[in-house]
Amino acid sequence: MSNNQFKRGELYSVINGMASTAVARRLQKNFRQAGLEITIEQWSVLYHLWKEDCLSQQELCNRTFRDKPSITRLIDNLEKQKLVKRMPSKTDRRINLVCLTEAAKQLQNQTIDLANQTMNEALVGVNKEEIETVKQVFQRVYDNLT
Amino acid sequence: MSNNQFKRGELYSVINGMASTAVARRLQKNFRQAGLEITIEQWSVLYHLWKEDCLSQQELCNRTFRDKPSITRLIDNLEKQKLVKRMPSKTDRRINLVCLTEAAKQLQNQTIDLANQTMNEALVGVNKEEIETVKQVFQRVYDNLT
DNA sequence: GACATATAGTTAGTTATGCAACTAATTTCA
DNA sequence: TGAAATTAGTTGCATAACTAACTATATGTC
Repeated sequence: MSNNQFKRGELYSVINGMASTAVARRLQKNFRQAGLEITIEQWSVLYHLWKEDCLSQQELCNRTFRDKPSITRLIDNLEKQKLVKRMPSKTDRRINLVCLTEAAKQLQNQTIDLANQTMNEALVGVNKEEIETVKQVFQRVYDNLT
Repeated sequence: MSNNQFKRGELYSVINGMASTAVARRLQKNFRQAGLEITIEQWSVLYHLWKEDCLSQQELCNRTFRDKPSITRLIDNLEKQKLVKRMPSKTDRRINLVCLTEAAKQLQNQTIDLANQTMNEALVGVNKEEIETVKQVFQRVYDNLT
C-alpha cells in the first residue's frame, strides 16, 4: 500500500464523518432554537424549490442527489406539514409537480439567513480560494463516480 | 444578502448532498460486489479498531464523529455478525471495550484495498495539494463548530 | 461518608437512507 | 398498431441518524 493511497483513505474518513455532519447538526440546532420544526433534509428540498418552484420529484432527486424513495418520503413529510403540495402535471400524467405553499414561501428568508450565519461560523479562517478548491474537488469526485 | 454569503450557502449544498454520499455509495457497492456483507458505517467503525483495537464505545464516538446511540446500535449489529465483541473494562465497570474478532481481522486487507481503489477512482484528476486543502478546510470547519 | 455531579452506555420514538420489487404512464420501433 | 423498453413514482424491508429520557458507575466536595 503506497503512502499516497493511505492518505487518500484518510480523506475518505475526513469527508464522510466530520465536517459535513458537523455543519448539518449545527444548522439543525439553529433551526430548532429558532422554533422551526423542519429537518435539515426537508430544508435542503425547500432550498431547491425556492430557487425554482414546482419541480418534478425526479428533478428534485437530481438536484438534491437523493434517490427516488428518499424524495417520495421527504415530500410525504413536507406535505403533512403543509409546506408543499403535489400537483399533477398537465402534459405527463406520470409526473407530480412539487409546489411550495404560502407557509413555505414565508420560511425562506428566515432559514436562508440562519443557513448563511451557520456557514459563516463554519468557515471562519477559510478563504475564498480554499472554498473554490473544495467545491471543485467535490464536483470532480462526483463526476468521477457517476 | 451579500454575494459572498450566497456562495457559502451553495457550498453547504455541495458538501452535504453530493461527493460524500457518492463516495459512500460506491464503496458500499464495491463491498457488495465483493460478497462482503458489511455496511459502510460498520466498516468505518472497524477501520478505527484496525488502527487500535479494544476501544471504549465513547472513544469510538469521538473517532467516528457519531453519537452514543448510533455507536450502541452499530456495535449491536457488528456483534450479531460476530465481527466485534463487547468486553467489560477491568478498571471501570461503566465501560465496554469493543474488540475485534478473528473474522474481523481477516476482513482488513480485503476492505482496505477496496477502499483505496474506490478513493483512487474518486480522486482521478485531483492533485495532492487540492486533497490537502480539502482536509484542512474540513478540519477547520469541524473545529469551528465544536 | 453522603449527596451532587459527571460519565458510559442503553432504550424509545421519529426521520432518513439504500435497495429491490412493484404499478402506471410514456416512448420506441419493428 | 402493438409489444418491448423506459421513465416517474410508491411501497416494503433493513440499517442508521438525532433527541430525550433512562440506568449504572465513578468522581468531587462538603
